[in-house]
Amino acid sequence: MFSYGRRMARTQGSHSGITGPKIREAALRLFAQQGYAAVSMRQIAKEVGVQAGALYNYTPDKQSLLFSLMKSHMTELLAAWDAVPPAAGAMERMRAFTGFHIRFHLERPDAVFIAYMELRNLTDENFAVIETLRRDYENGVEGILKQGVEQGVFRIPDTKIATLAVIAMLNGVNTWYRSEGRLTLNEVERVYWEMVQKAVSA
Amino acid sequence: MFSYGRRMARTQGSHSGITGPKIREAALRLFAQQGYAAVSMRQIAKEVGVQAGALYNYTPDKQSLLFSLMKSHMTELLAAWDAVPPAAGAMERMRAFTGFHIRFHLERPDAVFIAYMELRNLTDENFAVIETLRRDYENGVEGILKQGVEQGVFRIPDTKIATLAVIAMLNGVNTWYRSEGRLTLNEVERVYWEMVQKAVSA
DNA sequence: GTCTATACCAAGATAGAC
DNA sequence: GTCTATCTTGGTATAGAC
Repeated sequence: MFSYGRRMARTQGSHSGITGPKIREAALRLFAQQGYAAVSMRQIAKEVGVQAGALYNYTPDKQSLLFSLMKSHMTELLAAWDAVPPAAGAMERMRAFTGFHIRFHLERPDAVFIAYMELRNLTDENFAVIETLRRDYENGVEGILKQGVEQGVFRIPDTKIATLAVIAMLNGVNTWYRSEGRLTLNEVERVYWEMVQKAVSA
Repeated sequence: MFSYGRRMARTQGSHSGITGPKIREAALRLFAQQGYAAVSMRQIAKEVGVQAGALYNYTPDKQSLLFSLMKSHMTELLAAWDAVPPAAGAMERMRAFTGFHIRFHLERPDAVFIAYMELRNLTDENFAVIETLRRDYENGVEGILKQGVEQGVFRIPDTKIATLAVIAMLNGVNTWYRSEGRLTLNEVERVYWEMVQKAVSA
């Protein structure tokens, strides 16, 4: 039996250079499907095609991986909303928000699911960071509602509650929408905007 | 050193006769706080004040415990809504539903949290049972909306979506309401009813 | 009905070779 | 950068004594 030396039967990993992103993708999907606590590092490694030990070249521990995924999601959300050109009136701004929120969240159901479901699995320190980002987003929405009340186009007894109510309602889309389903994305947007608009209007 | 015999230093358990309910209460609280997968049988036992092995006198396994808690919650929800005297008109029925849903859910935040968050930790068989119960509840709400559309008091492009949107909005109350907070339960009910009413009205 | 003890397995994380 | 091997801890569930 001869040998090609160390080049043969190479089991030392692919060194592909994209292991980092692949780990994040696999973790995102698995955490969303089964929950953070139910997913093992070995399972993530298997999905990526490496051994469990190799994961620790990319994350110091499992908690940091979860936190990083959640933080990325929240900062992307804020950046994307910031990038939407602001309309003048509150009504039009609210309409833009409704459409933006639905589309952004439907495009990344796994990240959204994790961002809401795994808050309790964050350390206190990490939780505080995510909470601040979430609050920033909510404050942006409340600003629109307040503007609308001042302009007299909205009638809202409590803008903070209305903010949370609208966001909760829109988040519900992710639980039932399927792209092959009965309604197109535009129709979904229209139906929800009608409800939101009526709910907040004067 | 003398001894009182086997009556002394009794470590053989309390035999209190209420261990069963205590296990369910502890499991409900812990599952809600930390998630089903993150809670161990040892932890539940510790809360109850027994050893882990003793739990298996009350449940065949951890999965059955989760399922039993979720099923109890859903059947209680359906029974409680059935017990509400039905009003004549759709508008009044919807108002009764809004108040009922908010109050029922605020009274059992842990059970509600579990019912929504732990669906993915049920076996396929158990999941199907819970889903059917949830569907029954939703169909009751959709019935009201359909009646309102027929009577001309509601204008709703899609009663199924509106049902899910209303429920999602109302469920949001559980994420922020605190009894010591700024608003009384009656005020919360009023604020949400105003939004729901406007959202579905013609 | 509960205890103690344990079988059995899988988890997160690390060490050192390559 | 990844592998293999392993340390340590803690999980579910069961057996048999009391």
